Amino acid sequence: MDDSGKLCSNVIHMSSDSPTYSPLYRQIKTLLVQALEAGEWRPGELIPSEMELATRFNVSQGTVRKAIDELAAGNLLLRRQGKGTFVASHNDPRAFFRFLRLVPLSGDIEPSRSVPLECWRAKAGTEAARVLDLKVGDPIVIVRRVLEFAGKPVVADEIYLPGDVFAGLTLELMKESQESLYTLFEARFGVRMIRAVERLRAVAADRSSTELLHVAEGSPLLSVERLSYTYGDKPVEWRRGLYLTQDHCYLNELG
Amino acid sequence: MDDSGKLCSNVIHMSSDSPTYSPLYRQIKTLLVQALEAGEWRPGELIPSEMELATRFNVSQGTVRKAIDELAAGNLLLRRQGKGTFVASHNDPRAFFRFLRLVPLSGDIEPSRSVPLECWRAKAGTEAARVLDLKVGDPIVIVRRVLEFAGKPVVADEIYLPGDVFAGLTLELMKESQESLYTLFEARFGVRMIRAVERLRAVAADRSSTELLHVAEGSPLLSVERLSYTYGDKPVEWRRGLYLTQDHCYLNELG
DNA sequence: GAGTGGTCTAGACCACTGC
DNA sequence: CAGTGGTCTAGACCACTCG
Repeated sequence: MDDSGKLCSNVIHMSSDSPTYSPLYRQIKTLLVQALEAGEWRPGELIPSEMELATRFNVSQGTVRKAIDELAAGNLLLRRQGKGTFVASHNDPRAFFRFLRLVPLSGDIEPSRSVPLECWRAKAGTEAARVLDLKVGDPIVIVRRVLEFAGKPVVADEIYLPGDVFAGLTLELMKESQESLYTLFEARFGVRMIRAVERLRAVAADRSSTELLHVAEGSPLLSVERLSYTYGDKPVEWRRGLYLTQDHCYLNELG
Repeated sequence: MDDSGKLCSNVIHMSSDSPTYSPLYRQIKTLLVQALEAGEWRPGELIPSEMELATRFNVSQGTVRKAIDELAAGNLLLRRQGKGTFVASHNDPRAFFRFLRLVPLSGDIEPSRSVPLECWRAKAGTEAARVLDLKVGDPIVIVRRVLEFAGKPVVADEIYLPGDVFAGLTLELMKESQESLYTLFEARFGVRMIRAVERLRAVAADRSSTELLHVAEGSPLLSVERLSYTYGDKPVEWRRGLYLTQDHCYLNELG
């Protein structure tokens, strides 16, 4: 029992009838999430082995294992046999299509390209404040960009971000980086998107989208409103995308 | 080692270097799925306890537990502490919204009602045969129905089913049953939908949908094409729905 | 109280990776 | 070869449900 630095093991072996009972492995899970949140290990990095964590938290390896199992199931961690357990990253190709469900109607994978158009600062209105859990008037960043597939514009996005977290975000930064937006966010701002909720509707194309997507006014477009969360279920991105579903569709697996 | 009736334990404790190596708990999992497929336990029923299955398969309780864990994660089984493990059923309210992602834009849960319109038999064309894994000319059943929320039509569905499996399906049967279609399917035809893949697009309303959904021709509608699978990844339902997203939206969680 | 699933442990061995 | 995660076991005890 050393508690040598870092997060010490405030783990409790409780027995029954406590109103706040939580199994050991869940406490370990919480401690691990806190460590991730605190940046003890960055995305892509290797975390300590199960045995090391077991001694650190003063539990058996099996208990650590169960905690890691759940985190891996939630895509927070990534296990690789023989190598170790890593912090999940949007850089990983396996994680890329988790948040972009658009696929060509017929045919194979197409190269995609993000084209940033604008990036400016503003103050949060009532709606932005509500969904991003800010106060009205708090600084926000607004980004507009287009996503191209095979050279053709398919998605027009408008993205709202909390200004304090993304203080240094500029149009140039997005233009320079060839990676996905989420990769940029996690590499430059330490913000990793964990999960998101999307609301889909069919809408008619308005003026601005007709120009960006080269379609007639009134054409049906798929409106995708997304709220993304980072560690601790904190909302950190609100975006609205208009998807042209002439040659693509939104693919969804119901499990 | 008794092998008393039913599926006997052809489980192999393999050691390394076999080209077809599969861990014990996966073999157990396969055996359990086969038992489900064979109808040894029907939806909603209690399956034997972990200890019973362990002796039956000649493995430890922990190994059975891991197999059941995965089946429960895949929504094939449902664990209930203190009671036992049950075969998942679409009758369970917890499973109801797994396949219907439509929610009111603002406001609370609305009562929904399925209104069957037509039900007729036909021969599979090339497309129906392809997606349902049938031969061209095989019998199929086609159903048209409308889904109402709060008394207003919101979804117009066209459903294609393999004719041999759903031989006794009639319009009257659907009108009589107050349950969901999938509940009817599993109760009357022993077909349980396990998972599905949906393809979403925005389209313009055509003549027939304008009548059913009371919208102007050309209005944007959400087209949802769904292919549903039962045990063994066998496709057993193809449906195309047109969703009116004036007051509702399709909700999707990205994990 | 008996029976179920849920947690936790300790130890053995296997499969994979990289030095 | 050593170190990692992955599997399997056996046993103890806890939490929940029901008769």
